[in-house]
Amino acid sequence: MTKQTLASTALTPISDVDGTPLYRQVKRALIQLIENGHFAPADCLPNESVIATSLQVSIGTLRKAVDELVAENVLVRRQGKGTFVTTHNSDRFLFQFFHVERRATDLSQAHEYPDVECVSFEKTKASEEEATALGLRLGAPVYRIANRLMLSQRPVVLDRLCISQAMFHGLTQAQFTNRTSTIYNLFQQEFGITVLRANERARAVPASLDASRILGIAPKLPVLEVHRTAFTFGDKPVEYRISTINTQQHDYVSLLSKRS
Amino acid sequence: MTKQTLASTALTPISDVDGTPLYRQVKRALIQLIENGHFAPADCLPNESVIATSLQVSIGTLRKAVDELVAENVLVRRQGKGTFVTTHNSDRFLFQFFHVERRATDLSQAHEYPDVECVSFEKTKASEEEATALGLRLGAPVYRIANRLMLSQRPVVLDRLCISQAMFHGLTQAQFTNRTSTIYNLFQQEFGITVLRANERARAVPASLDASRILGIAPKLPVLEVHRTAFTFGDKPVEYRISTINTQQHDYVSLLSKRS
DNA sequence: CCCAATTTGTTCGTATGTATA
DNA sequence: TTATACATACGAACAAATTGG
Repeated sequence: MTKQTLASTALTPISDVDGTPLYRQVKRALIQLIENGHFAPADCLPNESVIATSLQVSIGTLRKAVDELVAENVLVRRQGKGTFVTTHNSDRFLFQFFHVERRATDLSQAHEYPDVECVSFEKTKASEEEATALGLRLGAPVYRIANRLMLSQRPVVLDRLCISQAMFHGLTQAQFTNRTSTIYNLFQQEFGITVLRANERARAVPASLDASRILGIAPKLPVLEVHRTAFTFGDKPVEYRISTINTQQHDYVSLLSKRS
Repeated sequence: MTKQTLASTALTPISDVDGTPLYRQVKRALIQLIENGHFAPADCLPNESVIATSLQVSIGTLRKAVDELVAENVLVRRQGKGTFVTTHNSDRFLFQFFHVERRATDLSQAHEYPDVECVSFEKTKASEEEATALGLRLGAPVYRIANRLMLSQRPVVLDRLCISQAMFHGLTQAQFTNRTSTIYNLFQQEFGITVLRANERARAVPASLDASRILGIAPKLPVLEVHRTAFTFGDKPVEYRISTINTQQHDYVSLLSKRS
């Protein structure tokens, strides 16, 4: 098992300055360690008592900090094993954000995996809309990538995503085409960028000529358009994505569920 | 302030039987007390040490149970005041589920309040779709109610909702028309039914003749259709609602945010 | 198969801080 | 100011899951 030795970490005592609760300062410290690469995705953290004594806080305070990080999908706890930095190669994350599901009256095929096909890949300059979403200046260098997602051998979603060239320096179409896992896993594995949350806005629009051709549907057919901005630590925008979805046989499902 | 006296409650010691954690048994006990009406919405619970000693658990265990209930929107804590059963008349809840927002490039009018207008109100029998969603038998007696929501004086959303007559016995159109707060607040105030979570599925469709007339748009214009099932305690379905949204100037926003 | 070591999960209790009325 | 209630912080002991011998 991958264990983090205390020597290799930078677990120094918290310098309690301001009036913020101690457990939040601990949380910040842990986030810093992940951002700085002291802990990488999939790493196992030192055990709780080690971290607590290193940071010179009680174990209860440490646990409260870790509780919040678990709730925010930054860490994962496994009893008997340890506490790990979240990776995005799990099933869960593929469906965490938007989530296209077949309107299945028949079989309970809950999670169908899409086959992805890269339609286009270009280096270009950020449009007004893209620059605003990503917090870049107009015309900043970006990648603009289009993917087609197939469900049950039929095209259902067209993803057009935009990411900063500065943040994803050296990205190639081959990396995109040959990747074995999700896009966000690629971001994490190859660029150390962890997507933690996203904002989404959806609307119904008539399919553009372009989209209708790629999705194999009639032009002007009503399709769902989802605009997503994905964020990493510190609410820094990472990706702006427009998904065009053929909802004739599929639904866009939001996960407000929170089942008790 | 409304304070709950210990005498009026049914806080008896937890009977620890199975192997489930104590704090979850405490949570169940608290939910039971709310479901049974021992604590009503907006009530202030006895203070933590009173509950803890009554249930014969430590204060830490009680707090862990309450933590989860707060996370699930069942309780609200207010430092210095007390712990309260959630009410659904707050701003928050009006926008908790789906959430139509203006595509505002200009003003930051975050939350616009809709003016609601009851379009139709009828007692009828559940369709196949409605019966399935609500867990009723086909043809069970239901209310079918249509509302039109105006934003900035213009019709934007058509809500068609279906609820069981058995669950909402004696509901009148007047109650619906004259209510001062949200529909879920009405459910809670008049029928003691608290909506805790909802599932939603969205798709793009051409506007029906009916919908286009009510929303004042061209027939077959792409509109967003959101199918929602709302649940109360014990995952019991309460309401099935189809919202038809004119997304020419508004977006459907989902709240996966969880900002740190 | 069982045992022992390790790690998180649960439960307990106490003391002090902070917000509210 | 005072009393009350929740919020934070501490620490100890045991339970449960996991792993490796």
